Amino acid sequence: MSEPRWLDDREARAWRGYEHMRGQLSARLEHNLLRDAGLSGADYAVLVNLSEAPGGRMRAFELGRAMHWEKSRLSHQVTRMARRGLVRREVCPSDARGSFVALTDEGLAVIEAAAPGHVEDVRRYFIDLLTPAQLDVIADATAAVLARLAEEDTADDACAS
Amino acid sequence: MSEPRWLDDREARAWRGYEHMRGQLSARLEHNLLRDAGLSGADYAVLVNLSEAPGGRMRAFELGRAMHWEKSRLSHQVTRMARRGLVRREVCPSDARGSFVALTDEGLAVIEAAAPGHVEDVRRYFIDLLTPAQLDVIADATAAVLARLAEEDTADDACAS
DNA sequence: CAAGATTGAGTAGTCAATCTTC
DNA sequence: GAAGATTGACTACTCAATCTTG
Repeated sequence: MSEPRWLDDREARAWRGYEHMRGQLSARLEHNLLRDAGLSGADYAVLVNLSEAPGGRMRAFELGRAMHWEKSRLSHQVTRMARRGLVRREVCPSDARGSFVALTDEGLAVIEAAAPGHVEDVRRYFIDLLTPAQLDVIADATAAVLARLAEEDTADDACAS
Repeated sequence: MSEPRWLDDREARAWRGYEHMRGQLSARLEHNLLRDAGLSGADYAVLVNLSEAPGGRMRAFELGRAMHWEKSRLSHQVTRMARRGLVRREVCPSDARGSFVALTDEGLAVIEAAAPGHVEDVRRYFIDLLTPAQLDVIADATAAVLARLAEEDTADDACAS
């Protein structure tokens, strides 16, 4: 066993800053979203995905894959949102195991009302504070991290088979 | 009401990348932490803060402030961790309203066992994928966002008074 | 048996109400 | 009344078990 390499000053500044921001920023955005539109961040993500899909409907597993959610999380979430009238479950004609999740008229109205305010918040607390160069670095960095995470997922799948 | 400015390509790439990474990365780190050390991310944060404090003990409100947690969240968390023997509540002699949270011997052993593996994960999925220049940009960017969030907190306080 | 999906149990976080002490 | 802290109710996420269809 080799000694673990602890983080040096530069690394710690980036990591602690990121961890700190992550908690604070999402708390603020979710709080505002709930206060202004009655939606959780999870509600918002589902509605955005559905509203961008053709016909306002997606296969449940596609929706889950798009958000990288566990299937049980999606199922619970859809149950709660259906109870509130934001989405509707529909049967899948081509595969009887599957199901569709569809945006209702009310769900569409809610996301259209919520989106402008949320985007303003994203600008206010993130985008407008950063230069174009910083935005590009962040995009590249997140892509690198996501690529590593994706690699390991496929590696795990390979081991399991 | 002016038209909301939606995000352009560069902005959307950074924001969606960040949001995507946020969910994936914390899920992976928390999953590994729980699997390898039996700790949630919240457990880990509490233990790290206590272990860095003189005497392994902090006033509850200081601990909450350090992590930017709501006081009720900290209280619930300490209750759960005390039940598991990781921390101990202690009375505060100088202010009878307050309380201390102290690391137990077991809590110290657990965090010392967990930290090396967690740091390795942080390197594996984040630090080692980024250049020093990228780390500096991220540190600056997170600092700018946190500064804006802090501004608004103090502004809210001013309004309330 | 694998894929798509649901359910229930257990754990975590938020909000509002409350309690005690300053 | 405000500060420090706790509690209970409610909502949300995870994991394991289950069910049905391919």
